[in-house]
Amino acid sequence: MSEERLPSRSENFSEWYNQVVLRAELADYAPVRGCMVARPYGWALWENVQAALDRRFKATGHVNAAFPLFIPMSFLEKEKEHVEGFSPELAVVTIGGGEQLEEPLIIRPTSETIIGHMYAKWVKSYRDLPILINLWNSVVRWEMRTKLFLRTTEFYWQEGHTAHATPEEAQNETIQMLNVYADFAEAEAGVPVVKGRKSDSEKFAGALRSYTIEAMMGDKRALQAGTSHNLGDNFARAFGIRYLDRENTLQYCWTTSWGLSWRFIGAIIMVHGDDKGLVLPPRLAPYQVVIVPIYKNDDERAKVQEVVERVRSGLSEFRVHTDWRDGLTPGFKFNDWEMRGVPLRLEIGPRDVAAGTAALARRDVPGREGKRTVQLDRLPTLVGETLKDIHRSLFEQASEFRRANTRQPHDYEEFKQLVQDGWVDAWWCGEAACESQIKDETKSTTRCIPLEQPGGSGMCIHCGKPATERAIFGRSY
RNA sequence: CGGGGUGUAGCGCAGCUGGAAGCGCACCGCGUUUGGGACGCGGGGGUCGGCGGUUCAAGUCCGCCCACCCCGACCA
Repeated sequence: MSEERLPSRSENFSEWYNQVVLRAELADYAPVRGCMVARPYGWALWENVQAALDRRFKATGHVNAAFPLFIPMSFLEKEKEHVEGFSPELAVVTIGGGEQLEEPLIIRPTSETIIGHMYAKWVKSYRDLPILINLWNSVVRWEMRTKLFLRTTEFYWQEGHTAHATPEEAQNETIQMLNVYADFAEAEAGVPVVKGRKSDSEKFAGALRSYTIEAMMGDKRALQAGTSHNLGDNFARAFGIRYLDRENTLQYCWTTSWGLSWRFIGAIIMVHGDDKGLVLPPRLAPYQVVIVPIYKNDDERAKVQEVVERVRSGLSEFRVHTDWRDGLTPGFKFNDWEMRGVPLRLEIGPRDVAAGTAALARRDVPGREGKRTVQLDRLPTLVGETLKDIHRSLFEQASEFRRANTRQPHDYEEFKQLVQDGWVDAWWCGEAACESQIKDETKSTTRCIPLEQPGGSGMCIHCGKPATERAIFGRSY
């Protein structure tokens, strides 16, 4: 609960973020380095993220399964780039049941290797393909610097793992799931994203190609909000995932993996939140409507309660919560629910009981400005319409913010300046050395090479070499 | 891992030159309140991060260790 004002987003964005997470009771620091507890309100939000994604996974033919938390160390070592990428951040178990283990077990930082082992066992024939499995689990990566939701030592996510007969199928799957993520982000969370390909230095350890959805946060930094990887035949060769094709020839499979973590909750907070706290997108909000009853005595309370119950039953298709907490003033509750980002608030007191009305306040228009008096019988349709309108408005605001802060510099001098405070969209040669120089000089990196390209060609913004693609550059989380 | 900072009640902090552990908020009880962050009275709550040292006496001085936070190099 909040007793003081939040730091404003403009004065200290990072501290504003931490305070919103804590005060909205989404999460709290755990007594383990870099780890956090997802509190019920935060977990409810994650469950809604899960449900929205899971629906889409099922609709595209995927099924869920569970794989072990532990992975033999030797598995990781089978794919060269993979082990190089992950070994600095592994948690390793060396003792079990009081005995030194013969082979250390790592706690999964991701499951490609153990998936590879099992798929090799399961796939014999082209008839076994494709395999389309998704895992809802948590993984551990020993990060240097952590931040609630955005980068925690253990994090919850989903990881999809598929195996296909042809490289074309694998590529189609990779793009299909990127599209699923983008659709989820925009249609459910109201978070506009750019779909793009990662540069070689930013791609997943062991992948042929990585794709990402990138979102702009309220401080104009970029957040990788979901990734989809075409793993080529790298893991199939490392683990021997092979099948007999129709001509009875042994072939390697082509695999993909794709993941989205609770980091996405961080994106929701940083894209929509304001100086009063969290602003949740209606389709994912744990509570879409909160009712604050107002009364001075038992008699009033009884009358108000009767109306509240009637209103509730009329709103049964929405997620509604009534705040009956005793000993708190309505004013306190208004601020409290604004902190927690509930899209719509209904205030029902004696005056409303007499007049057959309620006060309806929308969160995306904070304070008294977003409040109006409405007739009770209009509520069911009005609530539905207003929630839709809030979603549309949040998405539009975020899109406009991103548009206004994505610039196209004419030369590298301008680039260096612009990239400090927003995204830059520029021709880029695609070479790693060039990218790394830009990073050293500006602290910004290529976020992605957008799938949507204008066509034509130009000169690399940094080195001046011929370039056929434009890239998004920015500072990132 | 480098730089900086902080560890005293659940949270935020004060505690001077070493001499009986405090304040605000939160929490509990009672009463008055309640349409934008209420108030009064009463109450509970502490291995002062840990270990060692100096001293008649350590929250305070010294040493070592640990944890966490912030800023940089890796990442979803």
